[in-house]
Amino acid sequence: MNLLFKALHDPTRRAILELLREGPLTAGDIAEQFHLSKPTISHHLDLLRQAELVTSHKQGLYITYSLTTTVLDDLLSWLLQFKS
Amino acid sequence: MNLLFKALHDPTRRAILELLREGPLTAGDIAEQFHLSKPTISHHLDLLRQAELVTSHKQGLYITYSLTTTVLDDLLSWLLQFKS
DNA sequence: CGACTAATTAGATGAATATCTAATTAGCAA
DNA sequence: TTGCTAATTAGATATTCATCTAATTAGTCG
Repeated sequence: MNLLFKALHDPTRRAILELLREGPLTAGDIAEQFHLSKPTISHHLDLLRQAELVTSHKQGLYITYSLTTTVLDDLLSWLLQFKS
Repeated sequence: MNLLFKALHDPTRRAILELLREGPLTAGDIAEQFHLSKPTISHHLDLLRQAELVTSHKQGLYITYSLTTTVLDDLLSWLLQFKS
């Protein structure tokens, strides 16, 4: 849960998740959408991966990132505990 | 949304929210539950208030903190956008 | 092999953050 | 008013974090 909240704390990382909602993208494609260097985006992707919010798949030169929403269920039930 | 995610990032603040789920508590009562100084807890309560996750009510010497769950609805709908 | 590309890792830096002690504010009551 | 208590504010510090440039890894193709 800690890694999850940590990952969601950063606005750039949340924006990456929203981007990936449309479908998988390569690291480069993601980096293009932001005014940040590729290493910075790489670092954000690493934290998202640690939180299990994305998975990565290497194919040749490219690494494709996809959304994983299963962890969000944990957050969802944590939240719902307050709404009752 | 940024203040909300920021507030939820810290484990102590999440623990405070879970405590308040049982009902309102004074700042001192909250501080007693943690191995942290009162000023530190005061600071955490301040951030929770900024995020509108709690409200405070002064009565004499004591300040009572209560949970506010309305902001969590925003988070809930942000989350649900990923589960569909 | 050698050149080129996608992406990450390494290392550095400035800003944000959690924490503490000391000082201050505010309320109550003798 | 004076003393006591609850809580916050002020100021300092160590750590975490987002970001950058430079260097490295790994894959493709002539």
